[in-house]
Amino acid sequence: MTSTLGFAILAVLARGPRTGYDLAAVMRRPVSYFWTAGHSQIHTELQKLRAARLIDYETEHGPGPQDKKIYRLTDDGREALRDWVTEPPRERPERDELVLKTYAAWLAEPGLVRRMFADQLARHEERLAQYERDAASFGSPPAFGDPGFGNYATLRCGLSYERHRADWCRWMIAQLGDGG
Amino acid sequence: MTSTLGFAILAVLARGPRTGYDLAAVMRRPVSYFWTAGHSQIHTELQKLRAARLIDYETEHGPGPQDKKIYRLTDDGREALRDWVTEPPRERPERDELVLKTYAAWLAEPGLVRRMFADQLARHEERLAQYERDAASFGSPPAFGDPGFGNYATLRCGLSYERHRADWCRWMIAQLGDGG
DNA sequence: AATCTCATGTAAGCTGTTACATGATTTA
DNA sequence: TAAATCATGTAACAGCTTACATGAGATT
Repeated sequence: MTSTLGFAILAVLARGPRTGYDLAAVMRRPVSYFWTAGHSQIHTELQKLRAARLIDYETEHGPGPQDKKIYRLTDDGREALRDWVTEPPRERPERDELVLKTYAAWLAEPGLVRRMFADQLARHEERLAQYERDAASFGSPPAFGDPGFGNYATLRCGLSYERHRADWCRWMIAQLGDGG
Repeated sequence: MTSTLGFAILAVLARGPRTGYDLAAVMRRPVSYFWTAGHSQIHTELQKLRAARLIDYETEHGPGPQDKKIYRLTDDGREALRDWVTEPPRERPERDELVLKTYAAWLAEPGLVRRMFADQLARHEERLAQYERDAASFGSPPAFGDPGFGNYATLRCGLSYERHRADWCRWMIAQLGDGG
């Protein structure tokens, strides 16, 4: 059974062939704003995907000790990806350390809690600014059927998420007053 | 080093002593709306927390083959929890299968994608309704310093999150039109 | 000469899920 | 008497992170 990571890789390869190194570079920052993977994870998964005949590769020489492998989707891979896309996602429980800390925040000094939230807020505002720059680089929204639709729709989710997060941080900071 | 799960358990025990079974019942549905754990995870973690002297227990007899153990925070445990609360959360990458699917949705039939999102929307609306009932059960917002503040603040986050999610689902459905 | 980028992989460890295993007391 | 609840644990596996390991070619 192909893992979600496997489908994440297939989703990237569906847009064009890449080396493992290249995939790792792309997936270091979240693909679709909500999925990351490290290079070691990717190389082992590529071997599994190949064993399942969902991808294949061509070799080119250099640089480095091993040959360079350029991976691409097989027809089976494309079909598997298309089928997976519309299957309901298996819901794994949300885990959020900041919210958990908030649950126990009543034990701590308000000033320290406020500082932590101010810090988090800054991060969210930074990401939001980045996402807004990303959004500005889209002219008109891409149509469904265009790969760009995926980028656009996931960016929208990222924007909405960061706004929700930033709003909540601001609310928390307001609750904590200006003492401390 | 105590894991986040460990602190999640400490956060629950900070509100009163409990058995492992009892903890498992509480943590089956997300504590703070954003942290769950299964009973097998909890029992092994309780042993680690005890070895680190962050909790201790009293035994009572029955029911079952082993004695019942009632766990509670030690002073060290309370201190460790208080310190942890205001440390910046280590950011683990967001992973969201639905958003990843969206990234590859351009390959699939719009009608099937729309059905999936309608399904997800229904789940979010259900949770939202539940959270709103939870919110109604609070009279006036608890003050910081009261354990109830943790419940209230995390519920606020849950509400905001579900609204963001539901909004995005609705936007996606609108993008997909009403064709089949 | 040193460092950075490209390029591949393996291994150890931690976290979390699912399944296995036992058994007394209470309720239907 | 059958099933649900209370109560404890272990084991196997899957997924992710971090560290280990190598080395050519290009740049500074």
